[in-house]
Amino acid sequence: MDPPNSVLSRALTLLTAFRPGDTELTLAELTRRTGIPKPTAHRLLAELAGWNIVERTPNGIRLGMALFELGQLAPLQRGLREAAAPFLADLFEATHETVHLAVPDGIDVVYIHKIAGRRGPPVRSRVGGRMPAYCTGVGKALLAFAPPERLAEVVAAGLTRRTPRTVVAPGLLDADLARIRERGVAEEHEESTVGIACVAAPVLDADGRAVAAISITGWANRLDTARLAPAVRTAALGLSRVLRAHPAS
Amino acid sequence: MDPPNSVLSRALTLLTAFRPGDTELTLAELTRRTGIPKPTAHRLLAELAGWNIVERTPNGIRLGMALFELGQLAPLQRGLREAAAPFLADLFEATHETVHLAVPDGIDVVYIHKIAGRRGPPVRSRVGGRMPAYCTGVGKALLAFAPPERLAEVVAAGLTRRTPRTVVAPGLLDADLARIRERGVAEEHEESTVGIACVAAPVLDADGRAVAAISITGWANRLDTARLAPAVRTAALGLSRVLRAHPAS
DNA sequence: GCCGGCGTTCCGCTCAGCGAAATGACGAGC
DNA sequence: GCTCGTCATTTCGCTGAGCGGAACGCCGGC
Repeated sequence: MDPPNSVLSRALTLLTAFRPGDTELTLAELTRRTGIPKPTAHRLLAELAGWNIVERTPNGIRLGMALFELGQLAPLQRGLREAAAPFLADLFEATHETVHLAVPDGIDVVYIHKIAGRRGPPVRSRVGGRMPAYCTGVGKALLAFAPPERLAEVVAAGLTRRTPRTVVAPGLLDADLARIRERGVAEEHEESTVGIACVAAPVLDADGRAVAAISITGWANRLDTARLAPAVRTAALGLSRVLRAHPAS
Repeated sequence: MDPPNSVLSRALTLLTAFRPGDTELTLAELTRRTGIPKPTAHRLLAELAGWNIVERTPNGIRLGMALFELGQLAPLQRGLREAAAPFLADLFEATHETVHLAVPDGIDVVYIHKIAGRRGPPVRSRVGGRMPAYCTGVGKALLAFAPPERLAEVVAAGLTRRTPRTVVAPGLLDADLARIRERGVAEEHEESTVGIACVAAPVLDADGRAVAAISITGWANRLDTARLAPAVRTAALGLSRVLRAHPAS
């Protein structure tokens, strides 16, 4: 995280030093994590604070509002999310379960929208957060309709066992994906987290590639995946159609 | 947008040159907007692209996924949004109208969550977007429970007429805010956009300051604000209580 | 009182960053 | 066909923005 010592990469190293759990970090902690000398970090942060990219608090530094606002302008996420919002809302209303929208990125999926009610289990997913593709409903839905290189990358990166039910054999994953291609729906039963299951469907662009996926998540022992599959698939097809009409940005 | 010619401020100038409508910009367009010489912009963007802060597309540059992910780590927004999600979901389920969560920033409000169904009017608000405080439901709810300096700033910045019903007289705004303080609920009837109304309630921290506001938005001629007011207020009170228990970050 | 860690400031060296100018690639107009 | 205009990209020698070791003042714990 240090080779290129340009101003920019240092500033970005500072920003990415913030991890999901951190609310605020001290200057000293930041210099420790990044290896950037204290005066340098201090100067860079002062400039970032001037833009509200970070904010100075009585006892530390935290990521600022301007960063949040900028991030929301990312066009892919924005266009998709706005188009998807009504479909996700419908799905939530119909099922009262936690609903997700995710996009692929490398071997992971990144969540870009989530509607979580009070009824469902505490899901660890987070808007802007990542999960491996091979062991999540949205991930498998995306993999099944992605160019084959993507799957190769995922397998090459290794399938690590996260729960007793995680699929770690590439052959089994292949079979699962083939089945998903047939049905148009992916299921996941405690493959990423014990006690949680989900049903997901891919959102396809005009060329048949998966650009996103929608899922419903709930308690593994209560979620009736067979009953919910058509709902998720319908929502995904509806969103696909809207995106085809107003080409996604 | 040019005075300090540091690397950092130039990079940020480039990023902030993207406006909500832009999906992607060409290098030439960026140099035009920012006044940054082409080779310089080219170099900076190349480095930003290496971090996925921006992405290179066949014919331009767009804001990238890493920026989105980083923005989601901003702790204030994150903590609030996660705590608020179930309350907003409840509200949406109960009313089927568009639901917002917003925080104050200077004389504006910034939306940090939105659940929009299919029934409501097309609302121009956007997660990460801004609206003036004085003419929106959430804005008035926040102003009513903000330190008085905030109101002074807002008035000093000027109340511009956005629709025939916008309140532009500081005296009337004062009266409105006093009434909001009494009721604990703010209403807005076509003050920011013709045809749209909303009901909002503030989320207060332990010290009685408004840290956020929740609103329900719908068609001005159909939204029964009297009926919805208790619902919004209840949700806001519930969220306030949760935040007091798990102090907001 | 002493010590360790914190944030902040100073200041002279130096190399990262700069940008005018040149290059190549593409498409529209004639 | 050639000629522009506009685009992105590369080069390269100059220089001042950025650097960071060192020193500072402050605080809380032992």
